[in-house]
Amino acid sequence: MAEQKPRRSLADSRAVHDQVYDSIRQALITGKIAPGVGVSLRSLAAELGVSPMPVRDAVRRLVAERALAINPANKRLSVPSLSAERLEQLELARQWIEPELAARAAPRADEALVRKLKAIDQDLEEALRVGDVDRYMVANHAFHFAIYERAGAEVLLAMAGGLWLQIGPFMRVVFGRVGTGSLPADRHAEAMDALKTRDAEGARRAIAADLSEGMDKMRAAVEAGAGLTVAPAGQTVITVL
Amino acid sequence: MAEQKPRRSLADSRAVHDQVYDSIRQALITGKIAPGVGVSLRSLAAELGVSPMPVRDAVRRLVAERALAINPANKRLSVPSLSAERLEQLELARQWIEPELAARAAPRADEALVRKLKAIDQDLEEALRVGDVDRYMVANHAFHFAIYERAGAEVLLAMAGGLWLQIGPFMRVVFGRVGTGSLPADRHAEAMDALKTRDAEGARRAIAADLSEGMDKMRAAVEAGAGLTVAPAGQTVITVL
DNA sequence: AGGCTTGCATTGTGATCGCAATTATCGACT
DNA sequence: AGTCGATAATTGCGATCACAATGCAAGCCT
Repeated sequence: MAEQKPRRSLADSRAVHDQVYDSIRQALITGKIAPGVGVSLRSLAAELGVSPMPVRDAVRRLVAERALAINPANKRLSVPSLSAERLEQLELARQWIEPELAARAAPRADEALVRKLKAIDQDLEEALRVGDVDRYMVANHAFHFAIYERAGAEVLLAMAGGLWLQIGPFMRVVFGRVGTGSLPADRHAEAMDALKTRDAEGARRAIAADLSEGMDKMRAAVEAGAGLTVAPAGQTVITVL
Repeated sequence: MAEQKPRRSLADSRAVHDQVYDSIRQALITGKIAPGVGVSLRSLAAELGVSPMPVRDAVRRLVAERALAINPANKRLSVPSLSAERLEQLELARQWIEPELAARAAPRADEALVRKLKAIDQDLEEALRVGDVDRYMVANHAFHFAIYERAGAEVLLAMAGGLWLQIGPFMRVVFGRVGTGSLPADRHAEAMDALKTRDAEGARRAIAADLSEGMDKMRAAVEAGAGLTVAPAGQTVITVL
């Protein structure tokens, strides 16, 4: 404790609640917060070293994006569990929106984007070799959204972001169990080739295939009974803000 | 003023921020808040007779759902304007998700649902005759979502709700200009027929056609230059909470 | 000794206060 | 009289306090 309180003088960078939001969001996407575990505003606030207020704001956003769920009786919030129905709908939505974004990004791709993707993909492969699931999750997210952002479709991009936010925790759990050996990375090469040649339909197919492979694994895991409240002694471990 | 403050004793019905959310949401869907006009937390709070705090919470949700926008420089919030790009993406998303929901609802339709739809549709026709745009907006929303809720697809339903929230203000503006004479209601009969016979593809087509007609009007209006900041002396006029 | 109740700690929610920044309004100066 | 600058008001953000409700656990009673 005994954190210095510099009165947060200048309205410098970004609002605190935004930083808190990003922290929790990143923790969810990379699966640092396990599904099913309950979190409290004050505990999160204490962990991040801020007052409960900006945490409240961030949590409101995340609840609105369905990345966090709030028990209507308890009012206590937790990471929602992923039922088979939810997974089916999320897969359907992803299969529609993400290939569409890739197809829209293809004509707008350039050398810099491909280089950036190449770098991310190499980091991803490295993570796979080492077996670093966290790093794989981050890199995979970065790869997909580096493409999607290029589509210049703000509304669709936001929808895709919301979908990732909802399945993120489970991707982590599933991939953490399956092991990093069988994770899909091969389709990324196809996607990069398609982008390089500005082949919209090729990019669409590559992303669709990439999604299918990943979601197949998740569906298998959920059907195997991983749907409910995994992660026993889940320490929250939010990244430091 | 001099509002009584009964200390909000019992944790009775729902939280205040939820009621505030519904008020603003309803105002947006029915177009009571015009796009482009700036609103402030404290003014909204004063109008609703609550403290700025629950309004903040409600606004956070709405911003997360992109029903409200917040100027990154000013930090001042307003109803986002609808650009041609935004409209195109919203239309695409609606055209994908809403027929899908209708198709899923069809096999689960029953007599009670059809009766309910019939009642809503009669109210809608009545509103058309009288020329009550507000009432038409409410009835139209009720009609569509009475169907969509039947699909039992929570994730997709939430996405559809978010989309309506984003175009709501503009539907109101556009339909308010076009007049209620040429509003699409005929497709509703097709939809009800399809639901009555549990014809999934028929329901899908009917909703798709209904959307097309409505969106055509909006696109025409936006291209005609209604995209930016309509409603001059827009009084906010939130429904009473 | 077991089931139930009472007490305390924790939680979410709302209100109020303080602060920095932006906006609006009005006065002064050329 | 028109434009610029300074003061006052408003705004969003964050912190702290207050309160009702819930969760948890120890203690009591039979």
